[in-house]
Amino acid sequence: MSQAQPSQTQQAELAQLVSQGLVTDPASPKGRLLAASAQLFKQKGFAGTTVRDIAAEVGILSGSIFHHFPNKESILKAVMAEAILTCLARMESAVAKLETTPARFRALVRCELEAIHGISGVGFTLLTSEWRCLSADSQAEILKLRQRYEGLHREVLADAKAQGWTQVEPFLLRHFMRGALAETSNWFHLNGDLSLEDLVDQICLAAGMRPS
Amino acid sequence: MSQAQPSQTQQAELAQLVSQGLVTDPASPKGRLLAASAQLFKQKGFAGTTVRDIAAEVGILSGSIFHHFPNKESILKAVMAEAILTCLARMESAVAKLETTPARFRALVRCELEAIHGISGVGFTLLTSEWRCLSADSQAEILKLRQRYEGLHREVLADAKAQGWTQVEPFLLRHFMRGALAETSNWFHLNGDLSLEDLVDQICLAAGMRPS
Amino acid sequence: MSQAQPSQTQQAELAQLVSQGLVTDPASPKGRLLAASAQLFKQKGFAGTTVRDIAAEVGILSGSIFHHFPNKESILKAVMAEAILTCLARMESAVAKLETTPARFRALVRCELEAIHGISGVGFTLLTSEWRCLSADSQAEILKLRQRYEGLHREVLADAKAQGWTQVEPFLLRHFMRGALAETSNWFHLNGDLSLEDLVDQICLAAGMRPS
Amino acid sequence: MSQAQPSQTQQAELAQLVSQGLVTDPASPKGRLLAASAQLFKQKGFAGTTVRDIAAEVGILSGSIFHHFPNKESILKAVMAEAILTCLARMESAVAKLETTPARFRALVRCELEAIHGISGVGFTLLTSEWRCLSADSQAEILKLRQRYEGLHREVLADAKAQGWTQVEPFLLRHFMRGALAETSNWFHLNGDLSLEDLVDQICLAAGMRPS
DNA sequence: TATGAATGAGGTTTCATTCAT
DNA sequence: CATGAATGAAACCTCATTCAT
Repeated sequence: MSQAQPSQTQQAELAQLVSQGLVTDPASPKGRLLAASAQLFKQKGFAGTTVRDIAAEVGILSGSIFHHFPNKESILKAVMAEAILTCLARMESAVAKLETTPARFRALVRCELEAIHGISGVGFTLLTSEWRCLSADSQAEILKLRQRYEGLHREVLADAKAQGWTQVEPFLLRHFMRGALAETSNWFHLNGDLSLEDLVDQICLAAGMRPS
Repeated sequence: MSQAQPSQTQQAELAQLVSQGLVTDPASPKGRLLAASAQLFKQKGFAGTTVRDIAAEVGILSGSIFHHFPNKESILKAVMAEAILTCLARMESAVAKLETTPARFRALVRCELEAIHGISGVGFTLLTSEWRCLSADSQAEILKLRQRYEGLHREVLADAKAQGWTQVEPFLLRHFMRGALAETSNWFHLNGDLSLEDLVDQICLAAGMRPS
Repeated sequence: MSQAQPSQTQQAELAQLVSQGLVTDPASPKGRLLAASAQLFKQKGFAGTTVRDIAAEVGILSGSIFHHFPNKESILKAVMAEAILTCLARMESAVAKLETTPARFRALVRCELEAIHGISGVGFTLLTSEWRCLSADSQAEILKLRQRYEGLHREVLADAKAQGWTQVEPFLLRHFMRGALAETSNWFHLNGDLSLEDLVDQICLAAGMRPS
Repeated sequence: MSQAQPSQTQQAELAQLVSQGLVTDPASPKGRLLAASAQLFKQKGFAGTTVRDIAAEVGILSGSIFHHFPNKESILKAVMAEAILTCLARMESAVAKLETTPARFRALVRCELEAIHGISGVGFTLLTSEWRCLSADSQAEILKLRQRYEGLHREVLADAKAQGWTQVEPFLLRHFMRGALAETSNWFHLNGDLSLEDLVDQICLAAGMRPS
């Protein structure tokens, strides 16, 4: 279960998010609880994970969890929210630094893959796999964050279409990409034969979006 | 929840599978149980569906379920197995009838989308979404069926690469496609603005595999 | 599970009981059901044996059992009643043939051990081990049979005391003997190193009741 | 259901076992659970006792039982283990204090009868009556304890034979005694006409082991 | 803040029994 | 007589949650 180490840049970004109160300090009790929960939810599913499992993982007793979260579902919501916020911050800063559409596309793909594969938090995959475990209210809350995130993708894909990089409608292409990227969590492994960098290249290639 | 009506051809194919004992007659008690279970598992997840829910849906009492299946998990396994077998039969017959690689590719995409969107059974999406709810033994059993199914895809994609339709490695391309197709269950709706036929076209377009 | 074969005499006695309607013909469907039930009740206990177990053993389906018996408990009652009646008949005929008290005592011990160890029916042990599984009404019914049976023992033991074979009160001695004999079902095996005849001798020896 | 009060000596011995961690403090929640379970198992049998029965007896809800024991069977196992350990401790201390074989024999009989009749715990009878309700693994565990216990008996009986108190083989005599003693639970009652002390005398008399 | 015993609703599963065929 | 699908009550057990300490 070796997680790729976040780079210095990423740590700095994370520290900033923490200081803004958007993300919980991963060293705090609450932060360790979130990390452990995300890990377990990914392995066994939300419904398949008990609060006792989580408590055991973090070294406390199950009752103590409810000092940090009002109920189990709120843990999932927090994991999801932080996963989006972390990823979003990185995507926005990446897009801001780049100019060409293919480069931006590539950066977005990279950020999303990094999020999916657990660089700075493993919670991103849960957004799709455990979506239905959220109550309607929580879904609405998270959806707002997701929309900011999806908006960024759409903008870049719209540019791509306008500039002739693809013929597929942005909203369709985004759906295809989302599915293809999410699925990587089922077969791609960091530290495997294929590097993350290579994977990003192949995805850009398959999408017809290759930097000249 | 209006399901698209299976065409006459599809009904004939299904009847054949039933007569071969590969698939349960959907009119039989067991068949209705499977259909109801698949529906509920898709809506609320395997863990989120109780056997009482299933029994209520099919109009029997919860205890009666266990005349047909030894336990809840075996229902999921049966749903998955039948979903694969049904789809596989249709894919094999489609590929056998067609000659060119793009036409075959298109046929496979169409079959898989039909399976995902519940034409002749709703169970196909569960293969990914509820995979981890299967015990290790059941996973191994289903995996054997899945491999026959994935093999067919790989063959066609290998032809596509050899014939210059794509530059992406077949196994990668298949992963991307699987993800993109599976994700359609979250946003595409039969009877919506976009027809299934159009969706197939757009996917072929995005994959660079367009029949001349 | 080789059962000792009943001797010719025993078979004749059994046939007589059958013809009197006191015992079910072991070759009849009902008789095979009783034999199978007794076997299973002994192995797994009454509560631990399901009617499906019994049906499977006898090669029918569970529902069919209720053509022969109104409910599960009535099977146990029948097994017990027949076990007592069979044993009682043999004891009475043995006592009638013998004159001296030690010989009679020995015959009773022998009959009881034969009953316990499944010569002509395995049901005898159930009388103690599964007694509490009987409803109050059934217990009362069986108790009447048991009393005839216990009466025979007490008579002989009373003679033994009167004739100076033992100093222990008949009712106490009978309790001790019953326990010791019942316990043999947990350790003594026909066809083992110790023969049944030897076992009878040792018990008479331990009870101080040795024929000169 | 009036239980004989344990004497001061017995209470001291029990306290020692508790402090050694071999036996659960009968005043603790777990201890009360064990006592109630033993009582009910004896009355209605293991299979005939529900966890709700036990919970009701001790004044908690059924779910709460599973904080103390992982499942119902483990309660039975614990009851049995503690019954053996308690009895064993008393037997060992009694044998250590006495010198002659008949005196030792008498002490063992007394200890076993006290255990059977619920002085300091009612669980002893369950060892035989509910033995088969234990899983194979649990049986093996308990068997180890039982062997220490039976070993003590065999030693004393071997001395008895060597010293001419009896002609019966120790292993046979022990089987007879075990059965006779166990059976007392079906007919002998503390506070009845016959005192426990008298019962012990009669048993020694019947076994030919009477102190001069 | 942490503990751990207790809650209580609800889960899956078992099983004796019924009854139309 | 036998079948086998269905019943329905009740079994064991799980688990998120509470709360006195």
